[in-house]
Amino acid sequence: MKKVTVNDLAKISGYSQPTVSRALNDSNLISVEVKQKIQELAKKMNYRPNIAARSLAGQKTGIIGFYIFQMEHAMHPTLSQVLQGATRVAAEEGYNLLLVLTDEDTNKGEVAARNYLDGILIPTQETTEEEIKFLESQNIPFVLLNREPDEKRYVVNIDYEKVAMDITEHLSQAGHRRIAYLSGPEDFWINRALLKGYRKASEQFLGGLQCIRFGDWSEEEGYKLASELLELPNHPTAFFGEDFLIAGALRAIKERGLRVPKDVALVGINDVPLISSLDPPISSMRLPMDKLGEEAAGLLIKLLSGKKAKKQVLLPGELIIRESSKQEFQEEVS
Amino acid sequence: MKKVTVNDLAKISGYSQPTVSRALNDSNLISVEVKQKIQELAKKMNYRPNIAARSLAGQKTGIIGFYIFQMEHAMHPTLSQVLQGATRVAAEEGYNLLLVLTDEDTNKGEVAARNYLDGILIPTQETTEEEIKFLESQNIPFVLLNREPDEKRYVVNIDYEKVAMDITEHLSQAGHRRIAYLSGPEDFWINRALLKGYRKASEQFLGGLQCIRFGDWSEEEGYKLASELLELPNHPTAFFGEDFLIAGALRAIKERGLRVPKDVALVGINDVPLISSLDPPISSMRLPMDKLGEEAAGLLIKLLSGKKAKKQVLLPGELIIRESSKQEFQEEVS
DNA sequence: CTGAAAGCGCTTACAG
DNA sequence: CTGAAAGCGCTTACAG
Repeated sequence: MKKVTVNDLAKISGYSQPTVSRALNDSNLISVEVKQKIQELAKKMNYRPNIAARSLAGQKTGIIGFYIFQMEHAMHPTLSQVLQGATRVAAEEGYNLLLVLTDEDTNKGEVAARNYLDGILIPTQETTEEEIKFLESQNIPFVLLNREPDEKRYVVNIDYEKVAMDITEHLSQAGHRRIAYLSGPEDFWINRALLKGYRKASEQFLGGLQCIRFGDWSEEEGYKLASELLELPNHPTAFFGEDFLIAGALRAIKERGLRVPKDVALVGINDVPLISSLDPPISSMRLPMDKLGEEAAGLLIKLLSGKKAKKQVLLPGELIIRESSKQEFQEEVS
Repeated sequence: MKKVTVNDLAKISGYSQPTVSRALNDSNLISVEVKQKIQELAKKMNYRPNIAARSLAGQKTGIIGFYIFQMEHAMHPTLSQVLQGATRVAAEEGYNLLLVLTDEDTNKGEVAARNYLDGILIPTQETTEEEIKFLESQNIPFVLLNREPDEKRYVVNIDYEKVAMDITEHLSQAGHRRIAYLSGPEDFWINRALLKGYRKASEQFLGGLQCIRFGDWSEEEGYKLASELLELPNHPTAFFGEDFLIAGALRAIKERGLRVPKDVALVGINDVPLISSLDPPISSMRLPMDKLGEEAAGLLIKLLSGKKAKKQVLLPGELIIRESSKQEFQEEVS
């Protein structure tokens, strides 16, 4: 089963190679009838363009790069949702996603050129400004995900600031005055945005009181941070942060014989699987990660087609309230 | 910043294009000194091969397809680990992974040809025999993951049969006689393998007693299935199955006022995040999904390089014993 | 061991 | 609107 080429199509249709090429690319430098005829023939003969050739000849490859930072640990469950959403939209538009593993040593721009990507999705927090500048200098279109908003760039974000505000408000309305925020590393925009929202809401609802601890995203870290905080004389009566951290906090709380939500309330972020199966079920902010991927891919593809597009996109989360923060909180006077 | 080409290298070094090409490709049809000289020059000039050109001329793209079945729900957490492992090994060997979204309507072989994949990784249970036959007819190398072993094909599997046997043995040794298995859909090889192991172990340790329920993989389903079983006069005293199913079973058990592990023991499969944070922490079989991806990618790349490789690979799981199955079980006589 | 020649499949100026 | 020509950067027979 020999591969069908443009040349074959040309011979059979009786038109020249350029004409066939134009028909295939839906050019408007060709009459509608001829275009249709050739397209039908291509379909009938099961023609598939050779991406390498097309790319060499100076065109598009139909391949979008998806940067993945090389991590020791497994991909965050969240990333695979982004990937899923992006892949779906890309597939609809005739694009495919190429996974590009990167690490500190890799100049991603080089990688990009080398792999003939039409455009790039950058969901990794670790990509440095320098690398992004490189992509810009190479004129490779890219879209940033969950990164510092920037008027000059395309960036699609979850509205983390509002996420933190909503959670803080929710907890303060339940009667909590001392709400602790367990944060991931501050050098990620996500966490800076959450922090900002938490600060704002604290000003508004708690008179500025704040209690923040930084760590990574592990259950162990959550356990450690919460344990420390619970030792304080006037320890927080509510914690929020990423789900895994909060799962750790739950363990610390139970270990001390405190009850959730009666003594301490808990709210997670991400609504990962099983967070609702903990005892008690943990309230959590559900984030539209698949939507994030869809929006980003859609935006990038718009750019690739030369269309105008909104530069900044902001997606809202949705607070799922469960046992861990349901109850009206009443400070016990001891 | 003009790209350096083989031609540039040829002009500067004074050698011909083919000679440069040979040096770059580490051919042995070239003297060692010349090779070295050219390689140094290439490095100095920061030469990067144009993959498109190389692919056009040499028929290879360096791209491996990774099939993903289009699902409504998010990717199983497990899949992203496979992906992670495969991507890592591929990157090491100079390959990249292209995500190929497939659904019932897509002829995957066509997709493959269309994207000029050097080879394909097939981790989806849904890919039909017909489609695989198509790939074979096209001479596209592929590796199957977690599929029915087949002497004639390359397949890398977790040893699910042993997984189920080990769990059953573990529970029976703890004193359980009525062990229920909550299974996913039987048309997946994974589940047939688990079933087989469960049956074997039941013969061996329980005198053939068996209790099986089929469902999907959701928490709700686990809750439903376990609830039904718990209504039986002599209900099972132990359940095992995929983590989410078991999380649901836990809920059903608690709802009836039964205690884990005193009244009912629980063992999950996959050891997903947070399964150890349930109350009580759930024993689970940890499966080397990243390793699965690594092995599969490594195997495929071997094939692509024309090397011989073992056709069947079997990877063991590791049982992580936690509270939910730790205790010696004693049937209470009521 | 080295080089001249051809070609991979496609697109894009350039004429008409 | 259509076609003849050139070329993208590389590799691979084919000679020597």
